[in-house]
Amino acid sequence: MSRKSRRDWLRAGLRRLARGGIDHVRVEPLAKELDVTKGSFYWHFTDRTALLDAMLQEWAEVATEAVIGQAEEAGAEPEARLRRLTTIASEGFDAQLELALRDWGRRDEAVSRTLGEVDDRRMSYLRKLLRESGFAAIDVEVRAFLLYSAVLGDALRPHARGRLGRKRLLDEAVALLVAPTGRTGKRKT
Amino acid sequence: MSRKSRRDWLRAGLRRLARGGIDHVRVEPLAKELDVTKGSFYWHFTDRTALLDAMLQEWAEVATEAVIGQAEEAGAEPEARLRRLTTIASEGFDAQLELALRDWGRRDEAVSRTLGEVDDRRMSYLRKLLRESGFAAIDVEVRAFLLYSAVLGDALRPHARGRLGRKRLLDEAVALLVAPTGRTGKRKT
DNA sequence: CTTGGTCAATACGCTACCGTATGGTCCATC
DNA sequence: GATGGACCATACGGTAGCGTATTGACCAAG
Repeated sequence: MSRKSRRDWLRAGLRRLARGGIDHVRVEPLAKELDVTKGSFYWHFTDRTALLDAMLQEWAEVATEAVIGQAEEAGAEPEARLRRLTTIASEGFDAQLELALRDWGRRDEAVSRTLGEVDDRRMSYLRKLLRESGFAAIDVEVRAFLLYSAVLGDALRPHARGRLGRKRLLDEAVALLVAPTGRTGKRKT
Repeated sequence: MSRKSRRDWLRAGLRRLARGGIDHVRVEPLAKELDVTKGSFYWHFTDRTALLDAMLQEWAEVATEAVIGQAEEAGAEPEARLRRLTTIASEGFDAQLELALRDWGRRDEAVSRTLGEVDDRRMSYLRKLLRESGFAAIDVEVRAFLLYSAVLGDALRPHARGRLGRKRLLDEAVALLVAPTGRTGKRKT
């Protein structure tokens, strides 16, 4: 077929990472998928490892800003931005890729580190929004953690069934965490 | 070395799954680890697939009761049982194994199904405890989801740094979800 | 002490990849 | 229209793992 750029290989690699995990990112199958031979690959990359490194870096650069940037579009109100998170979670970012990255990170310390950095930046942003919403110090920590966990937890349970739909459940969860005052949910006691 | 039982292979397989993911559960490396040859393996199992199936089933049987059973030990009070979850999360169950299972499930529909079943049983238990604590219907759903997500989210962020420690953060999160009334955390409006 | 059952070692062929080496094609430039 | 660089195909040797077939060690029962 046509010629492939370094970027083509990269995106194909990330696709495969999301689908099958890092162990399924192999050069020959990748080549077949792109309708070229590995001759092309080894011109663009020295190594399979080089591809993996590039993939990680590529993701790290995109991942942080993607989430934060989309939240900013929701308006200036921190509450609105926080609520926007549920939409982002279901569309704006590739949950499968996130999970695959995290699984990869369990085996590769370097991956784990950059993953931690991305998490930190995202969490910092969440904390900022929560502070602006008027939560006290400890609550900011806890709610940021819970918000982030909710988004990841949602992705981790594809077979979830319940009376609430997935989207709805996530919406309610965020609502609870962002504005608990006024809807405690207790009926007795 | 000495003879290996079917169970030995199984446990070694699960260990390897937790460490390196399902793609690292291979019979020859496994044999080396157990100080035997694959001759042994192919006596106990017909196939690599047979081992994987057995591993999944083994986990499914143990996993549900393990978590619930430990919660029961905390006493009859649903609140106490709920709070006990944080301890369970950090000790009582193998978080790495859980994550590896979930990653495996992203690629294998059968795995995904049993994973979903286990999740359902655990969530049902959480919902039951939350109902007993007096939460209304929707809140039960949402809080159960958030509790479960918190435990998983904790495992997903090994590099988490914050002023609160990991254990402490999880404690606070559970506290927030189990008894939000009386500690809303808002300081202004 | 022989026999049968249980479990393991060894050897074999096969497939899927990796990485290298070498040559080929296309295209711009002179 | 020759040349050089960018890009790709092909062929090769090497490793890791799968599954099978065969043989062997050990032990209990007869």
